[in-house]
Amino acid sequence: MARANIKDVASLAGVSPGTVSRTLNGNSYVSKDTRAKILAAVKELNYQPNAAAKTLKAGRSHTLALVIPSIQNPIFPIVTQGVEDVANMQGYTTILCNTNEDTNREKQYISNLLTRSIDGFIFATITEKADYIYELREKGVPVVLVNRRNDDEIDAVQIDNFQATFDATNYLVSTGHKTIAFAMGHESINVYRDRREGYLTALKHHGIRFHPEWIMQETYGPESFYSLTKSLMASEYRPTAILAGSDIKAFTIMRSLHDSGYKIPEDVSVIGIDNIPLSALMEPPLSSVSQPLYQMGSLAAKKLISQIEHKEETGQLLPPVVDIMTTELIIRKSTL
Amino acid sequence: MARANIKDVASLAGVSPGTVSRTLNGNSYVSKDTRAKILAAVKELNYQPNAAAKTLKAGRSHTLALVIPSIQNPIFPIVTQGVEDVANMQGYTTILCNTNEDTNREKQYISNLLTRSIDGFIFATITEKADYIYELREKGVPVVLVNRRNDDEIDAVQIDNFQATFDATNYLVSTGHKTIAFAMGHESINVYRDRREGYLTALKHHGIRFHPEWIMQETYGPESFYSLTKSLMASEYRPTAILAGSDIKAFTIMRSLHDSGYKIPEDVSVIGIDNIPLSALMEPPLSSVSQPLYQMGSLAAKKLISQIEHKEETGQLLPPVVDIMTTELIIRKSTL
DNA sequence: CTGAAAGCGCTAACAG
DNA sequence: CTGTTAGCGCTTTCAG
Repeated sequence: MARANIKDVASLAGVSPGTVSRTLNGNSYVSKDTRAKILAAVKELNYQPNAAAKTLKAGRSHTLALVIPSIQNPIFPIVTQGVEDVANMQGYTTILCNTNEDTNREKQYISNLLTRSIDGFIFATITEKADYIYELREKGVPVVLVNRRNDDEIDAVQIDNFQATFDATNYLVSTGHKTIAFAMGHESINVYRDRREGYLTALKHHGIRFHPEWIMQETYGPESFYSLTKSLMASEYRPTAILAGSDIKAFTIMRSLHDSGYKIPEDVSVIGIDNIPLSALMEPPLSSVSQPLYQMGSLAAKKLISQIEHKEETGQLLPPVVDIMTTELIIRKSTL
Repeated sequence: MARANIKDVASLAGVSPGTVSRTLNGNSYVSKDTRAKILAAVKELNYQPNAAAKTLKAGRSHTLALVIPSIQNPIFPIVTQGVEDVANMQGYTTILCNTNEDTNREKQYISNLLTRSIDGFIFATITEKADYIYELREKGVPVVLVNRRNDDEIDAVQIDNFQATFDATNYLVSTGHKTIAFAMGHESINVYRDRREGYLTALKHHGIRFHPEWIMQETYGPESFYSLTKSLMASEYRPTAILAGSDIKAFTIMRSLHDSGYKIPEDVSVIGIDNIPLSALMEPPLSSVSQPLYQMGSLAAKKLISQIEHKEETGQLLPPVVDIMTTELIIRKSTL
């Protein structure tokens, strides 16, 4: 038996399709009687409006896109959950898009999604120089960025990445460390550049002479830190503490340290950034700068939906605002 | 500037919309000349067909739904990636649905998605007695199950959960263990019941007298194993090995063991199931029964798309087939 | 307060 | 080989 449509409801209730539409969407008055008849018919036929027809008519789909580099990076499921929870609550469906940091894939997604009358985008990816994102906003498409550099021309929610590593480095220094390495992600990602800057500045601040060898530069992925750590520890620049650009990097670094026979934190302290739940399960439990990932996701979704609905009403986007969320240094057992 | 539609293309190319549709969908012959003109116009206007209109007309959306309990459980991002990769490759978009094991939420998703002319569903959730899923299939909606009990009436891809724990337990016995505990997930989830059965059967097989105290029963989530482990280890039933129903459970168990001062594997061996990438980073690296999660996702997507396209052509679904993927026992350092 | 009719963008059937 | 037309299901004027 095929799905009932608005005509079926109308004829069962003995009214016209227009009236059914009006009662269901409630922007206009309908008499108590007909209203009741229609509701009964809706119930009887288990009628649910066809989304494609609505979308076609309205030019919007009550769907939003969340674009992330990889769902396999454990920070994104948390952000995703935040986005989804508020989206669902507000009657929106979320489409998840993995780009693997590939700009072309990202562009493809955008154009495909536009085709689907998507209502707006949240970009949690980190590539830069994405003119096409600015163009999107200029074309009037609601867009929110999560932890992505922007020049205040687009809504965004971020943490202060500089401050995060600045704090962590200060802590390390305050506990007596004078040789501190940093595990750096891809140079092309501004989040990591900011984090490096915070680290460097804190060092300078304390008059610690920086050695370029202290920076471990990721090459093919987080696993690259396994051998990077081994080499660094075997070199004359062996540090007494390592600040990792993310928790995942810290995990690999700890693995490498263990395998080389170093004790954490006695021989070397390790500290991460993100504070994903797994960090507390590591041995030793990882100290980390916490990022409110779930809240970042939910705030991003709220902002996006506000934009969407404001645009719906006024045809205009609201002026962009950038929200900076606070981080917190969580000290566990991996630091001395 | 609004998005170009098929009429714009038609008038720019000096032909009718029907002809444009035909060239673009290629089910009918079009002369070289007009074809070229149309393609040029498409390019010039950067025309992309409106998905909602197509969906409305065709009754299908080239979209599939992946229903999972929680994206925060690290096994699902991997399955998801598998699904997405093949879906994208074949021109389908994936909608991710988190149910938190909540049957009502699952039903809501289904009815909402049906409204959107979804082409098919992959259920990677584990609740049972889901008559509504069988009904879906009976109504002719393509459905594939991942690691979910079914009576061969629905396509599925699974591992042999019994065999997984049977093998792991045998291994433990073969290395000299005689007291082996099992960390059990929710009773309501057949995957865990099967795993428990494998464990129990292996024990019996070796003539080991089972103590009910050996079963640690999860209550409020994986974290419940923290205190469960503490109590068990403090009791007279302290085991020399613990088989965890999943890697995540194993992580919490290891944490608890460390905190109580036990050495792994010297004092107690631990073994997980899933073999997620993080397992290799644990200290000590976790031995685990590997599950081909990515492949399970990609196979599920392939099966679903076959069903969708077969239905498209013939109006019928293919007879269901259940695929059992193989597992492998990966021995690392958490077992002795 | 309600019905009729037009149209969102596309495809498929029917002519020609 | 190509144009015309109808209609997918819904909303929204416009009448009344």
